[in-house]
Amino acid sequence: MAFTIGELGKATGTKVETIRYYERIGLLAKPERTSGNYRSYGKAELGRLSFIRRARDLGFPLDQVRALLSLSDDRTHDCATVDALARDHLIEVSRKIADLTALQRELTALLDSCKGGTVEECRIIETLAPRPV
Amino acid sequence: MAFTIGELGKATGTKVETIRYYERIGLLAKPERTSGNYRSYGKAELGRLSFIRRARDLGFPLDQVRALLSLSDDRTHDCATVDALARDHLIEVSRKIADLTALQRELTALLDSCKGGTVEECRIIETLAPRPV
DNA sequence: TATACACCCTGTAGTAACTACAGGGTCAAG
DNA sequence: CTTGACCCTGTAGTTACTACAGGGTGTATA
Repeated sequence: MAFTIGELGKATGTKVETIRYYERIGLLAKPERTSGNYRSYGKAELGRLSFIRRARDLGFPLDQVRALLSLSDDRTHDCATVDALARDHLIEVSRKIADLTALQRELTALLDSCKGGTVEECRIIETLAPRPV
Repeated sequence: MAFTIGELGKATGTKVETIRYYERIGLLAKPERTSGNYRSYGKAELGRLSFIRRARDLGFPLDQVRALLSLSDDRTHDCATVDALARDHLIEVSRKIADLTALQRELTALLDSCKGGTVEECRIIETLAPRPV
């Protein structure tokens, strides 16, 4: 029923330091302490931390996670705000994919141009330096 | 022939603070100074900074940029090291694209499941929280 | 009972790659 | 001679952790 910080970490795939960090920045409430001053967690904290980790895995930055958490606390709130957050995030992710794909193409072209030899003849270096002085 | 830091920044699309930062970490050499203690740059520095920016645009981290720079200085060096750096970076980029694409799929599914209404019925929040306590 | 060992505590500093001040100095134009 | 744009140094902030240092706690074993 009660976990130590290490057990909570194992259960959620979170490092102990990360949990303490989340507490420090107010993402997790300060938990109860044992007589020996150990943090003691229950099921509620397990749920909350799972939520945070899942949102992080989906790439939401911490401030958006914070927003999602406070939205999820108000069960009667309109769902549209949540939807908008997720939608913005999706746009962001799609933009990153497009950027990286362009990069991938450029790097592939760069590598294709390399026929070995010395740096002097190297097209990669040449491409990077517009005017090899 | 001689640029101020601001002119160099404009010419390479780099912020003044970033140039000073590159100097601080030793990526750019300490430049000459004018009588009024202003940094003074020439064509060589312009080339070097352009190289750095181009490599950064291609997503190379600074330590790899540093490696590329020192490789490009030794014109007789074997090109294979450069090739390997670029190849590793391409693998890295491809991995990121795969990760983000998986994420995109998950987010799209999440958004598709949202039919509006209140947070209580919201599938997005539900999906994030495995057990809504 | 002693002691080894895994785990916990706080607090601080480090990571990448900048960015943003604060509090000043320099230079060209009007 | 003053205004304004630019430059200087040095420090601290950003994101999301991660890694100590220097200690305390709890349990299993000799």
